[in-house]
Amino acid sequence: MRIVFMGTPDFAVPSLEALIKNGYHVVGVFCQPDRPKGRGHKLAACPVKELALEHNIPVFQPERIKREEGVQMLKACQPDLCVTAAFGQLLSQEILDIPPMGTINVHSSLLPKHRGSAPINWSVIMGDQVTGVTTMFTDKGMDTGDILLMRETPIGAQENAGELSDRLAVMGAELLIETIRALEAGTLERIPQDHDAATYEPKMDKELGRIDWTKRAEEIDWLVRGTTPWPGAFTTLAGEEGMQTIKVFALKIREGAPTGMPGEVVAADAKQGIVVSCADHDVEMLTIQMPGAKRMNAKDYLRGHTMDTGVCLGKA
RNA sequence: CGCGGGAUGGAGCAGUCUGGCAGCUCGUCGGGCUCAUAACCCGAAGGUCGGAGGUUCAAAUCCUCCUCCCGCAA
Repeated sequence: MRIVFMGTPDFAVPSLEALIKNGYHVVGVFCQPDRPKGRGHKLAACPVKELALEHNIPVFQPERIKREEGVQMLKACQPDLCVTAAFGQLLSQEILDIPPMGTINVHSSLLPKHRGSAPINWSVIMGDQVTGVTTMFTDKGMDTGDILLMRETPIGAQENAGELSDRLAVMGAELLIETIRALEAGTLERIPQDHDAATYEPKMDKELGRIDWTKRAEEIDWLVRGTTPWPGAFTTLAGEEGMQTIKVFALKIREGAPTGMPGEVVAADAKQGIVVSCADHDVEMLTIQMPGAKRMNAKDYLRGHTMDTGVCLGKA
């Protein structure tokens, strides 16, 4: 069976690895074109491309797979089956019609919940207790195809989106292999999605990480964990040298009622850490990052810096 | 060549402009005080100042190159 794999970021890597390790014949890998990335705007290969090159699998990076160029590339691979995992491009019906066995997608949520490109982030941000991975036959819509297999996992109380993504990527890879085996055995059932129960959320955006201190501590914690490590949660601090952005990577909710106004810094010293009030509790910022500095414990930051108490975060 | 900040005992920083004893807040170890303590007092250990070269009587500090980290932007 000739398989073409389509995926781009870290999440897709275990799936491609699993196909290779289980002896499936991956005849081609499609991923997003190299983009100028990072400091210096150097062109960087995505994780999937790097893995494919290690295994001498041909890599295709069409700007738009839907265009003639991409269609020709895929046809030339003569795939029996296509597998996608966080590819980053929508597939057209013309593309979907190429592999005779169809196109299977690994999606990192329990469909039909959290359709869209950032299901892992959103499941944490919305405070879900349980999430999981789903394999499905891809159709023309956005994560609307028939469900094949599904596996659940609880979201840890301290777990952030990055950690959850790593776990789901491995689970997704295992589920993908199960799905293909069932497909080969002819035991696979297609379960249409309940479209009325579907939810869809947009892709991650930097502004989404802005902390609203008038919200409840729990909601703020979800936001912090759901946006870590990217795009990251942040708040702002008005200082003499203008507005500083403080990125927040981990919070601890304190017992009891808030001791200040929402956003107010009620304590900032090396003993207590940086403590901020929100709607229903005080929260301690455990891990922060100031502009130009590296990520560090808030208490460590305060050994070499000072922060005034009484100031209000997030205010212009 | 996108713009910018940074690297100094274990942690976080000051010192660099204007070259001249390695400093601060902590941590660690030892001792003391205390009913007790994450509190307080006394003492100690711990540094190739990111790397290489250069200038100088003298370099963390000035010049050149290199490595690594981070913010913006993507």
